[in-house]
Amino acid sequence: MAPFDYGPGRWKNASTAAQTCLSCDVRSLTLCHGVPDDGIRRLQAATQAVSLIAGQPVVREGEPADHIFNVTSGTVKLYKLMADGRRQVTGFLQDGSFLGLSHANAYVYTAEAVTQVMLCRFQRKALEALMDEFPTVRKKFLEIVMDELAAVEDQKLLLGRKTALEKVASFLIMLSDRAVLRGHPQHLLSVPMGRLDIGDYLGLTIETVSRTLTQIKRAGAISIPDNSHIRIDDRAYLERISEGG
Amino acid sequence: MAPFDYGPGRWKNASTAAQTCLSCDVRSLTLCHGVPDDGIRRLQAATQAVSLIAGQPVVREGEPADHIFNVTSGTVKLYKLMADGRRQVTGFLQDGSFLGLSHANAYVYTAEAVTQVMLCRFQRKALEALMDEFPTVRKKFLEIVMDELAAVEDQKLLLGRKTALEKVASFLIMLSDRAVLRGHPQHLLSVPMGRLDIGDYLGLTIETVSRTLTQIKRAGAISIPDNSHIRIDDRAYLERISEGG
DNA sequence: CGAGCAATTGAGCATGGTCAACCAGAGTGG
DNA sequence: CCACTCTGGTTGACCATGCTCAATTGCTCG
Repeated sequence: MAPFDYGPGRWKNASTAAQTCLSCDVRSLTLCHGVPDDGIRRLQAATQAVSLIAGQPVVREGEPADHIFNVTSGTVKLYKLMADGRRQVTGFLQDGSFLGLSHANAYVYTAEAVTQVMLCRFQRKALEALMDEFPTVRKKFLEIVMDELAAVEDQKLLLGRKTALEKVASFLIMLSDRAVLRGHPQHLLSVPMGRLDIGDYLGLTIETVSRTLTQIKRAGAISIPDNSHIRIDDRAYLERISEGG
Repeated sequence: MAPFDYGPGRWKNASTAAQTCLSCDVRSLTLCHGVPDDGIRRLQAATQAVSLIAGQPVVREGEPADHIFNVTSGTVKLYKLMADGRRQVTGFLQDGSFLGLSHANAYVYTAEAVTQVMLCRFQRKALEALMDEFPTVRKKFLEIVMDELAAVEDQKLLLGRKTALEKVASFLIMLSDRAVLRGHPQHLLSVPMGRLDIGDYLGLTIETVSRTLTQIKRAGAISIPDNSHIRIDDRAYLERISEGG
């Protein structure tokens, strides 16, 4: 898959729901490692492929949490709203991430497509049945959720204690790490989300994000070819300031 | 158990490790619901009771995560440090909460006793073996971790988007909700942690916490009999401002 | 009664927010 | 084809929330 290609052309090869779900991460994530074909087939019967364009909601906070999603491609943002409109973006998900994992009966955040997005939608009951039948599936989920819980500690530190400069630098490092994880180049970042989303993720305003990016640019650590791409020219510098150096 | 009694007298009845672990939450949390006595016995062989006085560390960030703890009584704080000493307290745990749950090999936070604390210390390997043998244990853990992950979303909103006043009000409401959960009165709060810990939990300074508390006191919503107790006189007011009303 | 520590209060300041103007690129219609 | 508009981003001036530094209070424990 070519990097930075979130356009509509991406979907030419996606055809029927059944086909898509076979290629989704049920298998590739080793989620179903050791599950016999029979179990997979039953899960697939309770699974649909969902394709959304940018801006469309996946789930809404407070809705009954009847489905669990796996992002197959594209970027999804999660957020919570306050009554007066203040917003906290609590995460950006890319391919391989699950959303809607919950023990409670309602979703705790709204999820919305940032780019065109492809998702696998599992019926929660079916997934739970699969977990009951094949313990290795639940084991995998526990690992996933624990990893997420560990990652969240860093985000709390960022939100509670870092300066605007440190926040933005940390964000860029995170994007870079994720790009590497996906086999993309470390220094040329796709930034599909807008400045508003970035601000609401970092607990900053749009203006501060913009100012801070130009500050980092002027320091020579990044260049900004266009609004949705950032090139990292001095990663060490970003790493240093991201941890308060 | 009487509320607000975190003093040394609390421990007169705690004697040997074996006895304590029998009474710890392995059973009462229905963690081991359906596990035969044999399994329980094996887990207990890999379990110790730990008693700590205020200020002592439970685990340190970065240490190999060989143990998982269950808080039996007292309050534990979790925190992360930055190189220059800035600190984010990421949580306060009370009885029933687990700490050290991790899929990674190292603890992601430092845990420290806020009051005198009693813990059950499980060997992680033993607990994992138990989970492998009795799937209901893993199921319970998955539920616990998912609930925690849901709760964390609110904390991110608090840290990223709430004002000092809203943060402190939210904190008081949280303490109140926890008190109720433990069967304590809703309006008389035990506040075992100091202002510094509260500040580092809310992403504020000690001075702002203090000022904000007196502000709320002057508004007539709370009274502060002493530094470690707060009486809520107008819960509705606190709830209103905690969500930005 | 005095030492030590945590919390409170005050005065001034800085980081980041607010409000407003400006700019650049994409899409639309005359 | 070019002006017009719409949207998202940047920049600037000013302001406010919460931080820093410092003095003071109050409690606990010798």
